Amino acid sequence: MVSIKDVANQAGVAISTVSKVLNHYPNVSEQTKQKVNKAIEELGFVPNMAASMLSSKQAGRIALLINPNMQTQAVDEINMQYIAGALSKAKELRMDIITVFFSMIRDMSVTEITNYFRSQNIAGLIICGMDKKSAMLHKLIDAQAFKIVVIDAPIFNQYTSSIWIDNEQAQYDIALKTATENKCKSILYIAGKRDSYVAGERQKAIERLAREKQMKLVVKFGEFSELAARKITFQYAKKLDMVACASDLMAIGAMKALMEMDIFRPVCGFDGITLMGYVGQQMNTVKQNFSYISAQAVIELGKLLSGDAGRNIVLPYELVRMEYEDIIR
Amino acid sequence: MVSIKDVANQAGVAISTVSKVLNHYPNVSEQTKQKVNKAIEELGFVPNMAASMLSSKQAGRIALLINPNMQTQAVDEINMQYIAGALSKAKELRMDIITVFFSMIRDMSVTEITNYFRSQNIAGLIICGMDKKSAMLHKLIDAQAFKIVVIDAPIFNQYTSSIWIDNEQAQYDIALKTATENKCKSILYIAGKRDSYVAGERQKAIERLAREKQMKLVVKFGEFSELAARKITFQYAKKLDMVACASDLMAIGAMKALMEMDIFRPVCGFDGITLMGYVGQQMNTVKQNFSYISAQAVIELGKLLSGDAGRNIVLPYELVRMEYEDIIR
DNA sequence: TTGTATGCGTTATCAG
DNA sequence: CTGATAACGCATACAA
Repeated sequence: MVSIKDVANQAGVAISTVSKVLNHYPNVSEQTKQKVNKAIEELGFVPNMAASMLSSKQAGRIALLINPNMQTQAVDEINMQYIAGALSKAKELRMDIITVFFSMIRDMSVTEITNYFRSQNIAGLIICGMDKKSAMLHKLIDAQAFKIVVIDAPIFNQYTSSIWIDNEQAQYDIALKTATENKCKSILYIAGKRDSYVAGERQKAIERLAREKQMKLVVKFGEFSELAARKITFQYAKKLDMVACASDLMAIGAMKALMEMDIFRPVCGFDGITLMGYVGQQMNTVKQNFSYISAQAVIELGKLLSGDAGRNIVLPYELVRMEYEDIIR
Repeated sequence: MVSIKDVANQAGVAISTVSKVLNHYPNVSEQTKQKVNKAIEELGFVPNMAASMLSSKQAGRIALLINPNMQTQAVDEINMQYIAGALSKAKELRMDIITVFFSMIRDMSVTEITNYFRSQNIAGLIICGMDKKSAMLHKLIDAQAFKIVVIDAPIFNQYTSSIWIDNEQAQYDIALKTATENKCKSILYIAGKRDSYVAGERQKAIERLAREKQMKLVVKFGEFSELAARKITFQYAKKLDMVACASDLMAIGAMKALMEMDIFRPVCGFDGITLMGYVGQQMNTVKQNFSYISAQAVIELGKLLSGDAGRNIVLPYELVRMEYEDIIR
């Protein structure tokens, strides 16, 4: 393995000088910088991650926490986008990142988790898919032992930033759009899980809409489950004008149920997953750019790690209509 | 950070003794082992990954290479299963693993890749979704600089193992089953990409089947694309008894086309993805257990790293019929 | 069986 | 602006 020492020899300078060039220290003459970079090039030198971590205490790695079973198998798409966005942005910013699934840390205590991450030289976390119930994660955030970016939960403090879209406004917009297009007077709303932050925001929106537009509203909890949405639809949809759902998967369940009942009701979902195109009917939905979101999370975590204070970040969304022709290719 | 030194103090032994306990050296008395473990417990000590890597040169990390765009977005499911299986098995075996997407290393040379992995202390690779065309990966394997497990490609040498299912037999079985159930005399086969190893195996199978059973066979290349399969179906399906596809996604494209044409032809796919349940018709397919496969890959890589020679491993598959009721929940 | 000493490749602190 | 040199936490050959 070619080390910083070899580079120093080749360039005819001291080891510490090479290190300074590598880490973009200010006090290095342009000339030596050139020499060193030339040597690095010639030798194909790449700094050893383990050594720099051991030595510096400074730069640490980051961990991406993914919760695959949050909804169901069919939304792997969302998690893949989270992973893809975060990994490539991290590579671009030369940050070292590892992927961790919730299931791997589920039965660990906060202390165990903390020790585990410390032993892995992890300084920052990105949490995707956190719900109100996860006591361990809340404690972890409160402990402020790591810099953390939380996606889809409104939690921030000195060490923690929050990133999400305006779920309330988005749900309002898409439901209003769907209602207006179809002249609906009443809504069946299939809400998400009670312990989900985003589900709460979305539900608030539909209640505001019903109030403002004086529409009749029936709210049922679908738990983000396609099957539950299906059952709810069979039971309640007939007497109402439209079905608004807190997730695409539930929208799909609702639409399939409606097709079996052989009645038409406009349906809208939330998230913009590809699967939406497969049910045979167009549906309105809120499209989130998940890989962009996680990329932004990496950037934000970088800022936290370099000393910025935590904050709340709201990203844009898009209202779309998804159909089979859009997703096939 | 609590270090091995603290543990040594607490237990009243030397640093090296602690290290020996940690690494399960033989020559340690049961008594000191107890003392050390007690101290470790009390202090909540977890060994520092970076330090042990720097020091040992022995155990390295492993990288999981994922190719997300191999087919289309809709099969993120497969990659998620690969990731989930590998990560959790790695955690279980206390192996350190990172996830890498092809897109992040696409335009690097073999030397660059090698240096990059070396700098990250990576000793072994698991490659998911390799095709015949990827010159860089083939060179990487030939170079034998890393221990490698390749999924879905029949490549093995002293340092490289191959893992896949018997694609030839599986394709034969599922097509025969579908043909028998529906008394078909002729087949439209929509093959995969020409540069895919698995596609080649699957195509061989269908040719053998047609020969042995004296069935008429028309082979067209669908490139693993849903859209291509759709077009092929529109053009050729009418005159043939059934449509066999080299992937589920193409099977879905074919089935949707048949539904639009308003004719019935039995369709079979390959892989067993959840999406199969969404097209409204039952279809036969070959179900692969992707997370199991990647978990086995991790185990195999562990063996390679501890000196075993590379080999070819064939895992089992299952013939299933997928419908909406099976996947919803 | 246990302890001592050295080195792994960097970074960071100080002298020069 | 540049060069020695001491950490960083651990593994390991060697001495006891």
